[in-house]
Amino acid sequence: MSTGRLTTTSYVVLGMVAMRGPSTPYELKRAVNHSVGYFWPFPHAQLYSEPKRLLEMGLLDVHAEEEGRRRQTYTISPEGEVALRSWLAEPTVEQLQIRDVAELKLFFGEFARAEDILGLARGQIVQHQDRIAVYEGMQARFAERDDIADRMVPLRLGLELEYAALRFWQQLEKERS
Amino acid sequence: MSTGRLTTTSYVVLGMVAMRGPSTPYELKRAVNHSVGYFWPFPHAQLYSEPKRLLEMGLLDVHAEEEGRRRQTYTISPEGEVALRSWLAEPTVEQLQIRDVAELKLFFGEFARAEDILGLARGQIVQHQDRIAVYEGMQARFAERDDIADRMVPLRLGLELEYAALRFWQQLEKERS
DNA sequence: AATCAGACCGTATGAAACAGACGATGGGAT
DNA sequence: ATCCCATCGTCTGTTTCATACGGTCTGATT
Repeated sequence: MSTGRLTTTSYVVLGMVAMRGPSTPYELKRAVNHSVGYFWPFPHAQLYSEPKRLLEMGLLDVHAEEEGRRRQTYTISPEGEVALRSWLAEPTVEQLQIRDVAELKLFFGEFARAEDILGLARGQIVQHQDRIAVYEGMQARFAERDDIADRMVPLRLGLELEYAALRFWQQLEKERS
Repeated sequence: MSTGRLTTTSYVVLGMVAMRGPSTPYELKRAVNHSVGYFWPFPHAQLYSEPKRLLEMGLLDVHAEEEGRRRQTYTISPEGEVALRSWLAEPTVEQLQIRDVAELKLFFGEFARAEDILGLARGQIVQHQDRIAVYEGMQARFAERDDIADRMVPLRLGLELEYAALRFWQQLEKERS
């Protein structure tokens, strides 16, 4: 029970544990990959440090394995559920945030050669296609699972944004060639 | 002339100074707002510290004002131009990165009430509409300026992504109500 | 002229995020 | 037994981050 601010990453951990039930950091790491990690990326080391913090704040409980690897299994505490729910309920003020060095390079486009821009576009197209494939795979895999339909919603948004980006780069390539 | 890694933010500063010519941190701050800051956000304090680093590396030059506020005017050095150009030319490996707490909350949707989700959607719609208005304003303002057409390219991408996000939230609201 | 409010501009600070190397553990195959 | 490779966890120094704070200027009012 100590002080400390809850960051968005804190809520990711909290939410993940709430959603999955008892989890070890490594399990969280696997669960985060190819899902929530796509629209809230952070280094995996934080899945070991952050639960410790949340534990001190009384938002998570631990159960440590006795044998083998030292392994902490976390569960959400009642206080943790309250914190999570109130965060979910409060209005979101943060804007969608995009970071893309490809766009940056384009911004300084007058310093780049046309062929460099073209190369850029081709690379981006491949990357977006890859990600779309992953997204669509997930979508297809869970298509009939009505019980997790809500969790598929953000995936749909991610997918829409990927499509938009892909179309953009393809269009750009067409214009320039 | 010291060591140190160049981060993406370094290149933003470098690129901005190259593009604008002699600039003070505050001018950079204003220039970054509502433009490059939309797809590479960072705190303004870095516009004071980063140029110092770049100066030590010999990529920028300074000219300090003698009177009034202590104010540093930076220009790009020949070495800086080389660094910038070579960065622009090298292939981009970084993925487009999205961070959106609204999406996050949706992901943990089963813990939220339907009306909260609806409220979320409405809030997001307003925010995206605002940003679209800003983008479109910029676009309109510079529509006839062929000389900076390249710099408008990333703006177009930003706009496309905003449209996609807006459509998504509107669709979601329709489904849920 | 003196005061004052509010914008403008720059700095400081501690906490959090970051990348990624490193170390330790497990469990088969030979 | 041993070796290899995937699995799992920790550690490190640096960078980023948000935000509070302190100065500085302008110009309107008295």
